[in-house]
Amino acid sequence: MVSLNGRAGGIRGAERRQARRPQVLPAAQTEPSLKLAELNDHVGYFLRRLQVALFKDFMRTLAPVDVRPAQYSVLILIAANPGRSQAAIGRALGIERARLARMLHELERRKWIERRAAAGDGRSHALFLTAAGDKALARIKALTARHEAQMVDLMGSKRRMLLLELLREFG
Amino acid sequence: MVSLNGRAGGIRGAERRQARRPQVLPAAQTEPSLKLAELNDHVGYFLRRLQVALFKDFMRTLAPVDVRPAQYSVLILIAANPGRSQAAIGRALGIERARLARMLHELERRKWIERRAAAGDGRSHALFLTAAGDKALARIKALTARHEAQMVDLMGSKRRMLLLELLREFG
DNA sequence: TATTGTTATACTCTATAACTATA
DNA sequence: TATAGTTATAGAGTATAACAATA
Repeated sequence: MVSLNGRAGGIRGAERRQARRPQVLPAAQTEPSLKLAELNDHVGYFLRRLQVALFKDFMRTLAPVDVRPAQYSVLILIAANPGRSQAAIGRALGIERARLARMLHELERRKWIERRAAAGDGRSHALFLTAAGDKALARIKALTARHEAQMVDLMGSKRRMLLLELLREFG
Repeated sequence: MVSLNGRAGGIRGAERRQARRPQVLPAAQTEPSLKLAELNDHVGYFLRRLQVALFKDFMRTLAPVDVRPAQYSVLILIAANPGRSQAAIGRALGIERARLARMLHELERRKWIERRAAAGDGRSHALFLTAAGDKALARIKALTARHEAQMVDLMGSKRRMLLLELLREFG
């Protein structure tokens, strides 16, 4: 179960409980609830809050395999586009090449990927998943499926699709 | 003008140009375009891409006053809720108290806020904007209005509202 | 000259722990 | 004991610059 502010029960569950709670406690006890004021009109504010909550759930769910969102996206892209260069992967994901170089070192250390000399261009490395990487990715995908199930739990299947389709237009 | 991948012209502008562009160039020249594969089904992936793009635009637009998103949210909350404690502000925004303490030092150094001993509780500080802080915030708000105008430019007014309303349900 | 990959540095942000002073 | 605020440290992530090898 996922929640935005550490509350259990998801959005709808929390609303239900709040509606049921008698409004007799003094304000100081009920958690005073500050005015968000202008923040209410900023897409970026709510986008950030939700993004942080989702990444936290992702990291919590993927903790058994110790994989973070950026690493996951790199593994998926290498698996789906074998043989591409670091530059290509980095560009596609918006990861800076210096950062990607270090991340690939780490993935290489774990024996999940390998860099081979590229055929045509002596400068670039062709990236591949190893057999171990392929196996690890299967386990990782099982966990990300659980993460997405928790997203459905948090927002409801219909709202999740609506949000996904809306966001995809900008990605 | 804002864009997600450094392209100029916004989403709709880019689409228009792409539709006009003749499809005769070799794939290697056109920017190969990798498969996103499973990433296409993750809300978090697109959420993150958009959030990073929005924050970049925010920082670019607010650069003249050197204010970052988190600082802005703190200033807005202090202005709308004068006299509240650091703990209350931090809880409302999901900012860890250690981090908030340092951020408030910086805002105090710039003479935008002040901490007074709280009335009832000897442990906590009541936060207020100074007159200079109030004046600075007016200028800051003018720049955030420009930022939001750029958001409208990026996504269209209707889509921005739809996204805002959808996200607010989770904030 | 530009690009690919690498290393290094600085800065922001997050997560903790430890500490004080109050409650 | 718990809370409010502070300081310090370690780890990600981001932004740059500089460099060697290659195009």
